[in-house]
Amino acid sequence: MGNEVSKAAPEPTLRRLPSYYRFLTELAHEGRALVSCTHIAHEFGLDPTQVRKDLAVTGITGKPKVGYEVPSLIEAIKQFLGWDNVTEAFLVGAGSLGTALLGYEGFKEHGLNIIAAFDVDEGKVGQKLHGKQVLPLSKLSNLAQRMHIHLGIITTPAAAAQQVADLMVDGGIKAIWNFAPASLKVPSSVIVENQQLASSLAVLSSKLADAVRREEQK
Amino acid sequence: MGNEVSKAAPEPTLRRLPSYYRFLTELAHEGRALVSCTHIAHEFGLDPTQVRKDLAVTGITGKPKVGYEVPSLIEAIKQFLGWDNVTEAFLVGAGSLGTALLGYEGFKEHGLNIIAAFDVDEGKVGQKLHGKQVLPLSKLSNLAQRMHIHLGIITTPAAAAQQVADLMVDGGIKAIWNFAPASLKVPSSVIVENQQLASSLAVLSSKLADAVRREEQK
DNA sequence: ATCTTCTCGATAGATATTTCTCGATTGGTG
DNA sequence: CACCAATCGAGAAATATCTATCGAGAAGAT
Repeated sequence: MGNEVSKAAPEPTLRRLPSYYRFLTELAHEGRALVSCTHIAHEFGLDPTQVRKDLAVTGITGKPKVGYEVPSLIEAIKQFLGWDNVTEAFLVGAGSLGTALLGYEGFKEHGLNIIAAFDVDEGKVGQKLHGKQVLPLSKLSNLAQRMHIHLGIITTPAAAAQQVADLMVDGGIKAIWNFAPASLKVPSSVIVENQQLASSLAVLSSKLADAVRREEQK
Repeated sequence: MGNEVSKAAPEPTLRRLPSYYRFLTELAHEGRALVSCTHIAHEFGLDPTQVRKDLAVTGITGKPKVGYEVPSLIEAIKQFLGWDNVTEAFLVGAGSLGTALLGYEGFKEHGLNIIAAFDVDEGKVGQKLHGKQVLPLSKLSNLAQRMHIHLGIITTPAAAAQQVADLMVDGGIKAIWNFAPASLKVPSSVIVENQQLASSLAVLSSKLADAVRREEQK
């Protein structure tokens, strides 16, 4: 039917781009103007062709023998990931993880601005955490709607996560970044990205267990 | 040459197993004795065959028409991921993220026990965070060696991460769970699992940007 | 000026992962 | 008991992702 505006990039590529981005900003600080795929690939232990393909999704193009212009690449990635204009977000769950996220300066660099936190705990409501107001959860939907907030971050215990997600959906939130170990049920129009610590840990545990096993066999 | 003892499972499978595990423990609490792949798949929006293959890596087998025994599955996943016996870990970087991890009760369930934290900040050293001692970074290598700690967790700022990784390697640590936005250089024998917030955010940002773009087109 | 080397971009090939298809097994139903 | 529906397990097919190959262009060396 309609003509594809921009086909989605493979998810593995999306996951690698931020690392390139960080590395490129470091290079820029060091004053480097050009960089080759080979160089980037070496930094991350990847195949140069892989890196070339990843960068290609941003539309940027390099020159043989010299490579890519660092500043152009940085801009291209930024724009591709939508980090060039700020997304405002609400965070729910002002526990230790929530507080850590509220205080993380790096998000600015990624176009993310958490503008307020919400919690059910009366003791936390009214406080300021890292300069951000903690509001009562009951106000979430209403405020999200009025302020046109599109992104919600859930850092509550698992038991509360679904209820919070429901409130977010009511408030018109379009995407949820979920740190709670729970699988959220939301309408299909709502995007959910789960940040599961346990998944990462599983990969590590499994590799470590393998390594130990191999060690013992020797 | 040698006969493969247990071929490694695909990484995507490893990443899904913890979710199944959590869901299964919930089912167990509700008193369910049996579960089918179809049921699990539906919970996570996956293909039933996918789930079946994932579960197959643990060696467990189900019965037609009835499905799998919930308790056996739980045990099998636990064992497969190495969550059945405790791994002791050191954490470096007693900032807000580090503190959050120190206080996370869920790790017990995953066979992870963070036994101490380290920091360079004199103000933090000597404190107890969630019942865990904060020690000076200078003691890391020595203690890791003496206590045979195999897992290190890095929650420092990016600038300090490489230096900490080096100390961990010196201390004989075999696996590093890295939360700092930095790519660590370690000997190939050392396992590194990067928990990059930015990667997850990139996937989300990109999907959200797409959704907004599609919205605007309508 | 020509050669060499590095690197890009495109295409093809290889590998990994997901999805589909099929026959077999089990439990329930008429 | 014969049939039906649900489910498993195994293998085939489809898709996605990664790696290798090749020709061409650009910079520097001889």
